[in-house]
Amino acid sequence: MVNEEIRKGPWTEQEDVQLVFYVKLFGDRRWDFIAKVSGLKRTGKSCRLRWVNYLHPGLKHGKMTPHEERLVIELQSKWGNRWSRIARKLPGRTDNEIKNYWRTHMRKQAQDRKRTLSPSPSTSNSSSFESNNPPVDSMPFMETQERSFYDTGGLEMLAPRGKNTKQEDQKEMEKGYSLDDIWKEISICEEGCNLSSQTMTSPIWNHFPDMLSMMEQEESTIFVPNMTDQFFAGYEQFKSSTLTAGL
DNA sequence: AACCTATCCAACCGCCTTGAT
DNA sequence: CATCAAGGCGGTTGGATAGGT
Repeated sequence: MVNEEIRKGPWTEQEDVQLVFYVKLFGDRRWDFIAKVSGLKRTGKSCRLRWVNYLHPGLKHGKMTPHEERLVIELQSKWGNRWSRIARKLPGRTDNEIKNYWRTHMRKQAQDRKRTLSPSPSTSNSSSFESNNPPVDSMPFMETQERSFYDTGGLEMLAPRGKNTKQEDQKEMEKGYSLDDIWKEISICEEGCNLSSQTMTSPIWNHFPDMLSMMEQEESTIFVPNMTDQFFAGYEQFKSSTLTAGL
């Protein structure tokens, strides 16, 4: 393999936009492929991580609600550090986020509690929660499927799943130019590119049935849709318009 | 105002699992 | 069945920032 310089470190806004575009185009499964065709000098792994932890449209950003905090505590005591599993029970939260939260908040609290209470080795650190709260599995908003919420429907995603986190996007507006804006840009691009707005659940192959076989043949001679230029034109246009509008 | 410490969180690393060949 | 590549996951790190002295 030709090991061209692989970019590391923080993602730029343009990289984000690029990644979102290509994930929307190809689904969120073939990360190595996306890394290649997008022209991002990132590994597939890195792309996936960025998508899953930051760019996914269903993500909540911001403080955990008390309810979520309680869940994290309860589930952690129940399952241990199975962060991805715990994350599936908190729609809009990622394993990374929960993991970070646990580390900073809960361990400290646990330590404090240990210090203040006399240590009693037979009691678990979560007994109070378990006695005061209903079992996690009976929580009303629980996801029942074990599929992670941030699956967006790559080629393998056959049935559309209900998105229940859309309402969270409003919060993003407070943060200036952010994920939500990126998603708007995608929509703009789609209009310009005649892509359906449901590309995420109905992959690009519906619109370009020949593309898949084309790609199978030409994975080495990477197919890069020239709509990227158009996309970035729309992106720049949108960005300047939102900035002048005082967003 | 300057420095120090604590906290937050994005990103990377390495191991394990899974699926394709 | 064995091998390999890619994806998934948990642990860890390091930079940015907020808060305290």
